[in-house]
Amino acid sequence: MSISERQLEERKMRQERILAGALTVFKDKGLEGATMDEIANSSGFGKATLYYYFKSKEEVLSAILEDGWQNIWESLEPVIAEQESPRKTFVNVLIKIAENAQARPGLFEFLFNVPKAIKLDKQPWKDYQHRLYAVIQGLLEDGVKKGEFPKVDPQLMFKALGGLFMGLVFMGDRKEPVTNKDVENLLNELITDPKINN
Amino acid sequence: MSISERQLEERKMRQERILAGALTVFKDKGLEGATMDEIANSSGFGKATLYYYFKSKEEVLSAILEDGWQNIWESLEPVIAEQESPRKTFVNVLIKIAENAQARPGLFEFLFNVPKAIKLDKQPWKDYQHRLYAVIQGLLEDGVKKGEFPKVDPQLMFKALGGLFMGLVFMGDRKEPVTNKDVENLLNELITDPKINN
DNA sequence: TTAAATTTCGACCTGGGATTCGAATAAATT
DNA sequence: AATTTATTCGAATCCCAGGTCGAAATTTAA
Repeated sequence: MSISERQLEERKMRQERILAGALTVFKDKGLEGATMDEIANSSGFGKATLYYYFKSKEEVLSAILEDGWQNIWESLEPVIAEQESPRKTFVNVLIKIAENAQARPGLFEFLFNVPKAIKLDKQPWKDYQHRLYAVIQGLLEDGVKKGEFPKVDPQLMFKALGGLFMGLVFMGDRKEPVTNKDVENLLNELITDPKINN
Repeated sequence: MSISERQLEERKMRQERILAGALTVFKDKGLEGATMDEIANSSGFGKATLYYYFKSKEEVLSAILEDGWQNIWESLEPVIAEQESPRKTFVNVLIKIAENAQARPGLFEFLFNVPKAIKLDKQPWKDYQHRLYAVIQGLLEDGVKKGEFPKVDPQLMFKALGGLFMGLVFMGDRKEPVTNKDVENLLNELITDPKINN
């Protein structure tokens, strides 16, 4: 007989513990500043044990990223599924992301920014990233078509709003996270809805 | 007699050559992925020579950043100096930055993003950065006061527009850089000017 | 032309951190 | 209880990339 269900679960929990510890160290010391010893300490295992669960330091990093993106995506799917107007859905997506960001502070900044700084061999999470971007892109296009957004090249709009949102969630030193209301207000005040603003 | 003027200039040129090579490698391989050997090759010197001109790898990085920020700042000063309306000045500042970004592709993304990823001992360029942010912050505050921007918490606005601009210039895979007209249009269409819009 | 100063660089050196080893402990299976 | 399997970890290895050395080449100064 092979490993039991419970064993598998426990294994996964240990892996998650390691990833949590690793994230802390990565955020604190930077990707290369972080040593496996520190990660070991911070997650409560011996260094060699890390290698029982992960093949390498890089694989630890990869696991954090893939895990994180998968979570984002899964939390987003229902929001995307419900059939609202593009603009409404767009706002909801942003709000949902903001929620995620609040729930696990620091993780999302990490997810969005880190990959740029480093070359990994395999980057399966990029798939989620692309999927997310494609959805947003699509919402913007539809929204512009339906006159819910100003008539701007959606490609440009995407870059602008993408940046805007990133700034909203990640920039500056504000301690308190951006609230859902913030996102909603800002978007409604800033990017006027042509329909409403006749 | 000590070193001649010409010698000093040549020295500086060599330093710049090294910095240019280093930037290439940094962008390509990441901060830690980049080795001094590669930088040496890419700039056409022997490794040891790098250490004749710079004390350490970190100092090379620092030099790139300080140099870059100083250039941005100096190109910005005249724009800031001329007394236009806050909104106008704001747009001009963005456009000027976009110009810079086009002139030396990749450098500016580097300047804005890299520092987050790493801890340096001395970061004199942060002074320029803060100054720039302070100016923008001020423009937004004045602009909101004068009714040239929607009435939104300037702090929030700052984050949003800061992000927006970053997104505009850096996000996505678009090959062609954002043009000045892009910036102007987008801003005018997106962030409605309350004065005009009624 | 000679001496001094500047610049260049290949060949080490070295420290630190990733990875591996092998043995010990704990848990599951018979 | 004995045996097999899963888990843990300290210590040892190994490798790489930053940094140094000292000698050579080149340029400037006399």
